Amino acid sequence: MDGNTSGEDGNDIDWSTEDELEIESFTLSSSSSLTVPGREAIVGSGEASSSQGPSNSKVVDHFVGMGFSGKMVAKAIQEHGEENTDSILETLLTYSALESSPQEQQQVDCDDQFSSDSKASFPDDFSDIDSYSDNEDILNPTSEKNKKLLSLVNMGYTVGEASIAIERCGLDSTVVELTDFICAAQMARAEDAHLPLEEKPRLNHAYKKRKLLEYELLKKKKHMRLGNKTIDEDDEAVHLPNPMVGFGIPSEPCLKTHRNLPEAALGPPYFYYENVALTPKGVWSTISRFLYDVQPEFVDSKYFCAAARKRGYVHNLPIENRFPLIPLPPHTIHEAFPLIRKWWPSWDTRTKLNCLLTSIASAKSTERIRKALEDYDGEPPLRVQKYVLDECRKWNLVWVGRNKVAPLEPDEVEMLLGFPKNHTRGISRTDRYKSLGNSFQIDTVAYHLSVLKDMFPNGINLLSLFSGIGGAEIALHRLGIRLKNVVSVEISAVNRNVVRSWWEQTNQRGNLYDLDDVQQLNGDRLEHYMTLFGGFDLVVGGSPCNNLTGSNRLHRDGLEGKESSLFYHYYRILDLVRSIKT
DNA sequence: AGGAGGATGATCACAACT
DNA sequence: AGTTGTGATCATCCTCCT
Repeated sequence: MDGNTSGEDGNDIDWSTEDELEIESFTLSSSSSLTVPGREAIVGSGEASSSQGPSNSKVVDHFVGMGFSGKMVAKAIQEHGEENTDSILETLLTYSALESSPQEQQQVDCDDQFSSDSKASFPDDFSDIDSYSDNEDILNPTSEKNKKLLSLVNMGYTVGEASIAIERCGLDSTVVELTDFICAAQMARAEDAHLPLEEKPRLNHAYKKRKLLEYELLKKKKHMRLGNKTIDEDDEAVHLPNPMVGFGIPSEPCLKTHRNLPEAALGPPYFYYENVALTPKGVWSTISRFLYDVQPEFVDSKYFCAAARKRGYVHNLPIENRFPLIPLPPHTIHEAFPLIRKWWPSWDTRTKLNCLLTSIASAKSTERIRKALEDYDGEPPLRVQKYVLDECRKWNLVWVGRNKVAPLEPDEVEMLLGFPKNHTRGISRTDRYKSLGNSFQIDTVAYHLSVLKDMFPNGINLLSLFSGIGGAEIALHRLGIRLKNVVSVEISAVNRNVVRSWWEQTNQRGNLYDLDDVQQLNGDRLEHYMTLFGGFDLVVGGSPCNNLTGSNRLHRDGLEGKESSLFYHYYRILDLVRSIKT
């Protein structure tokens, strides 16, 4: 309500200040100078560095372009000869590892960038950058780290990029994960490079990038625990609505009937992006900024079914004349599971389940609950009630016998989420919980997508990224919207099989193309599909939330986390689809 | 090899309180 | 205005077992 006008002014307070420009240049220069000694050669643009090369040899240019200093390249070529590029590379990597003293290098960077500012009071150890402590790793050119570096460089990335990626993603990450990380960073940079050329009526890319970097820096600051003074709160924190009903729910459809979308966001093609609502700070404002500044619609699926599911949806769909799927699903626990009423104690006042997660309670924890309860004949003391209720809420337990609680069965989860019964049958129990926990709530998504039915009476062409077990496809199918052509991208073969099997069971007449990796979906392939059937009408995607959710104890790294950074591929692909004319 | 089971806090917003 | 408490959360990693 109050957000649609005031949110804008709140945003553009300080992003053009010198602080931010410094932040930007800090991040960029540190990223390219971490492992490259000849700093002055690469601080400038790529053209500048290559023009400084000592010779006009192609090989020299090639390596200088990667970020090595001309002097080093010349020396390496002298050692190995121009044709032996692999050895040259190996040598260059070794040189840069040996010569650079990362601690000092960073010190210099920090001093450079922050000295004239009040923020110079920040300590000089940016702790998440300086994990260079394993000296063997650096000194040994055949170490795991250098092997990864080498393969990344061979793929065409600069040493600086590769090195940062390994730092940030960890040495254990696969090359695919590393390239993914680099790709996201490259996109942010590429946007700036293209800015003056493209006069598209779009958002300001440099602005977006700065915001992204600012968000990263904020995370670092938080890590450092400065103690005396709390960091300035960012005014741009996305405010979650209470009640969380988005632009309206079936029972209260008239809360809001119209919204003004930014011009750059107008469809077609339409897009629909989903992720968890409760993320670390700054994530949703970043997502929104990338997706054409569209305000997210935060909805809790407890208004659609018997389980909560707080999610944010960024989409450019109309919001008038939505309608829900019929029949309406059960809205309370008792409606959903009539048989458990018999065992449900009066002091358990839950009417809705909490969010359905990807794993379930252990048998031991339900056993502990049984033990705690069986000492009492009637109502247990408040202390015990609280313990039991806390556990039940935490693990979504339901009463299945006297003093006995149990987690939901997979088919019960399917029902709550709006999937056909036994949709995921045939895969392992663990996988069923995992896939279901990661998927859409069908009734919620269908309500939002329902406006497409009248707009596309002959059906739609759908691009579904991070499809999972096909939530979007099923929502559209249940709405009676024909699926003409579906390009579905999902990394998990198990999930792809679930979708393929559903596709066949429901006698779909259209075509399903399933791909496994969003990172391989490039402009050429997209263009191929789009010319094949004339463009996409809708691009749906719910990118991984692994690094955003509070359930993740170990790697809640925000949008730059290993999996969650795949969001940038949603943006990349969506932007491609919107720019390719068919 | 692969599945099942179990143990493992942290972050954030909001409410309630001093 | 600052502090404390409370509730909620599309998870990961290790070990054991078949």
